[in-house]
Amino acid sequence: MVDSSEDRRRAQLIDVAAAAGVSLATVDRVLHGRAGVRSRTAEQVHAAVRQLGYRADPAASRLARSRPHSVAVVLPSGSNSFIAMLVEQIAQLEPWLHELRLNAGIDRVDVFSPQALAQHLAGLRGKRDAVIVVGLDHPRVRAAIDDLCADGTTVITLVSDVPGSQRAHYVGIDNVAAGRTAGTLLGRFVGRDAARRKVGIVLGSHGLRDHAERLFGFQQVLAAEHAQLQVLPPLEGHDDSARTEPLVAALLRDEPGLAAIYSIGAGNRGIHAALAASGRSLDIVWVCHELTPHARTALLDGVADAVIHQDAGHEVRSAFRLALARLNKERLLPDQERIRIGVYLKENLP
Amino acid sequence: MVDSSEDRRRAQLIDVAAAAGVSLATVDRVLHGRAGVRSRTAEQVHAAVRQLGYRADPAASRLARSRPHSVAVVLPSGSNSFIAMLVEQIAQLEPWLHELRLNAGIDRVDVFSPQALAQHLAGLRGKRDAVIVVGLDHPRVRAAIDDLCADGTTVITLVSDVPGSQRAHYVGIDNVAAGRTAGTLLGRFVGRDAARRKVGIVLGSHGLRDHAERLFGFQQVLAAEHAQLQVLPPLEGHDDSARTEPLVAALLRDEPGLAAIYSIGAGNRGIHAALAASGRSLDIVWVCHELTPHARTALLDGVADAVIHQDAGHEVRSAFRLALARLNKERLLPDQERIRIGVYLKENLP
DNA sequence: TTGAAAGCGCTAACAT
DNA sequence: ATGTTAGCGCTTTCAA
Repeated sequence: MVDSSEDRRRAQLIDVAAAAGVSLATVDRVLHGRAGVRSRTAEQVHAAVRQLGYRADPAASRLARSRPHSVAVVLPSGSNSFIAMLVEQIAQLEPWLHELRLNAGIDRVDVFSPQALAQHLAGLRGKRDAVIVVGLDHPRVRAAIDDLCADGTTVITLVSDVPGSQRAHYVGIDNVAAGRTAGTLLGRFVGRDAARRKVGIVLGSHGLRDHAERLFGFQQVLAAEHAQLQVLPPLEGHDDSARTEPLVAALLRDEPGLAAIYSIGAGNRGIHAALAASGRSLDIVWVCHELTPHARTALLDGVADAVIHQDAGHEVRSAFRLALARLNKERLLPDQERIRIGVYLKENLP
Repeated sequence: MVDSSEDRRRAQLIDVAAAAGVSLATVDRVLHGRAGVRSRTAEQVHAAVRQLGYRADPAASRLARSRPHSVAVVLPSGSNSFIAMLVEQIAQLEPWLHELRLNAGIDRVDVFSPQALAQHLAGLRGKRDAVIVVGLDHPRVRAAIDDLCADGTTVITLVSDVPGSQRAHYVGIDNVAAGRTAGTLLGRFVGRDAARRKVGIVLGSHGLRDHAERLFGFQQVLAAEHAQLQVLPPLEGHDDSARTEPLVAALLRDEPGLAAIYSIGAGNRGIHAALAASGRSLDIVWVCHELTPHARTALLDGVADAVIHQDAGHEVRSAFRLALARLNKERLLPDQERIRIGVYLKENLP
């Protein structure tokens, strides 16, 4: 190595202090944005930090930190399998979070009430260092998030974004692209068979942003690349198997030439049941979302043909890492935080 | 909380020392397997560790460790795009590895010579704490790995395993399942079109274990579920575009009714060129492996229909985490280390 | 064979 | 407004 910077010792706090002509404590104050430092002094410190390329050693700062950071995870109440997977994953993270000096608590709030969610978020003001929340695209929720941010709380939306809000990050998939992926798979799996050309769609609600986006992407692809298929008007199953099953049963009854079903939200158990009852489960192409235990069974049985997935474990770990990076100015590996749109067939189940 | 264990302070080294009636240094010796401790004393320490459920705080031990662990990554030489992705990802990890007190060096060795690889591994004996190696399934290589393991070096195979060796972990995908996935996608994309039923296969070499496994899985699925398709004898392109292109050009010339191509290894640039030259690129279903820049272009152009992928970044991070966990007895999140078989279409490109 | 004690690079309480 | 200093929970040298 010719470049001597290769082995030059990384700058430490003490180097910054020396360069700025102040003590450790002052540097610490500046770095943590604590009050009681003349702005001119702060300037000098910042200059030294920049000049030396200083970054705190996470091992040292974690060891020295007395109180862990506290983060709230706000999840929809209800018994949705995917939410259950999130809860399960967070539980598994406990020892890891402890090592990172993070304290996580899970709150459950009614999803279908923007008001309840906004209220809950308002109650978190000043109580937590970071809030990870499954969003709901509604003005009240957006305002509540912005209040938290203004307060200095790091807010991260998970799985479902609140666009236009001040949240630091959105951790989740691009739902338009997910819908397009579903459309391509479904269209190609059905093929050019001229006899059967209708496609049914089931979603939770048009009001849910992620569902609407998936629908949009799906329709886009079908129109552009699979014009042989006719998309029927979407059915609203409210993410509930009991409500979804009769809808799909009726669909199967009324459309003897149905070629495929795309289910955008939850309630797949109901669809599975209706398909099984119809005796046509192996003839109809079915694409759904989220690799829940039920979806896995449906794939293995050949009833479902493909599952579009987002990795709940990856998402929660990523959300916590992003929170940590922001709270402690720690480094991130951007490649590690990219949430992928997973495609699962029977053959590549994890 | 009724359970008082919820907030009981985690055991620390000092607690273990007290429980075992020895000093910190002795506990440390036992935990790190250093010599100079009576076996009876060691027993007492182990008992105390078990009884208290002690685990070292990684932040503290990283901070205190004077010398970083040293790990060698042994990669095939040559200009394969996927290997280039591995190198690139390792380079990006540098600051992260530094924080974890890991020192990584990359060695390049000729892949097609088991002897060279075995020799290189032999030269690493006693020099590194861990070795991450893209394997080659050969007795000499296996023996070299076993020697390293016997020496106390942590060996991890990456991307291509050496089964039967003593390596601590294999980080990579299940290639039989990957081949099955390719088979299912290809078969369903081709559909039941009776006019075109032949499928061409290109692999690097029958001697490469991962290629052979993919081929096996692919043929399994085609035979079982797509009997309408006739699989032609595999062509050996030696993972080289220049050698692959004429083979595929000849295939296209000789088989006017070719329905699809499955390329198992590298050399996709050659296949792309041959397909483009034939003017049939949009009619022929093409499934390949590894989302390299070329494969991405091919997907976007509609020439490739699906890419089966393994995430190089995920794999190298995982390999380092596994090494670290073993060297420092650190905790793992098993879900995080599961390498998935990725499926990419034009629509869900990352 | 064992123990005492000095760090590692930060944070934060306590002084000034 | 700024500085001094005692830890944090380990590792590792040096002494006994």
